[in-house]
Amino acid sequence: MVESIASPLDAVFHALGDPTRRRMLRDLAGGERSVTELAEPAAMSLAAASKHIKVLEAAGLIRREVRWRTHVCRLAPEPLAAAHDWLGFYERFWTERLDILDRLLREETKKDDHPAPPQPQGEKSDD
Amino acid sequence: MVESIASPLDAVFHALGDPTRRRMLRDLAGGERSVTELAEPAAMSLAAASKHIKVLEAAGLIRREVRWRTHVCRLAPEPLAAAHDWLGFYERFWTERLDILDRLLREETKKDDHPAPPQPQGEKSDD
DNA sequence: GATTGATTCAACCATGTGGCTGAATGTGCC
DNA sequence: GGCACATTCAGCCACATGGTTGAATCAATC
Repeated sequence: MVESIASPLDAVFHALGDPTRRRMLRDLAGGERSVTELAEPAAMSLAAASKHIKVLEAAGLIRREVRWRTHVCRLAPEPLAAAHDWLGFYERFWTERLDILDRLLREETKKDDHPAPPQPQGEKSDD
Repeated sequence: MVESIASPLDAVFHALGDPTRRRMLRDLAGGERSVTELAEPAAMSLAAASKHIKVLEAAGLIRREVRWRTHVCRLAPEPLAAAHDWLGFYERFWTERLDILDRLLREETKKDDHPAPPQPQGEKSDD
């Protein structure tokens, strides 16, 4: 009860830690899906899939709309943005490494006695 | 046995799902840390902290160098970059929403015929 | 060889997770 | 009312996780 001060990132990263749930998110990236449609490729009981969906829902990663008999789920990307931001804090660490590599390459190039090509450097990795 | 084809993202996201481990990564962003140093703010036994560190290590998020008696850990950002990239796939979904919001605000503005007040919108909780 | 110090190992325990099956729920249609 | 359908609920089980404590390891120093 006092534990409920847990960060929302706990739930988000935990939800993302399961391949079935990540696959469901990918599916939802293609548009709305019913529970049955999400469960179908998962080779597991509907009840098990339903649990996964509830985990995603609890993490705020999907929203559910009950249309007649079927529950239609759609992506709720905000928590993904939060997780993305959290990871972004560390971006400098991997770009730093690339910078070091880049510098090494430049020195190689300089040794070869011709100018280094212009390097765009703020480029987000982007896919 | 056949299950060992699990994605490395499983381990990475699972490792990130625990606040203690995320705090450790933050600490490591400040430079190398010994196991004791990483354990110290955690209010738990050294053995428990050691387990967390092994989880991070198994996910490839930290590297360990044994210097005399102390094990010195440092950040290994590559898996974070992979996770960041994975999340980046969904970036269009949250930017899309912002675009829609932006369009709505513009239309509001046009209707009101005076500029919309600046909206503070992204209060990050941080973690 | 014994000591110190940092860390891990080995039980052990409580709780959480992920799967199953079978029953229950809710909601239109016949 | 009863049926069909989509989904969840309630148990149950195996195993993973996260914590504990106490013993073990390993390397330099006294």
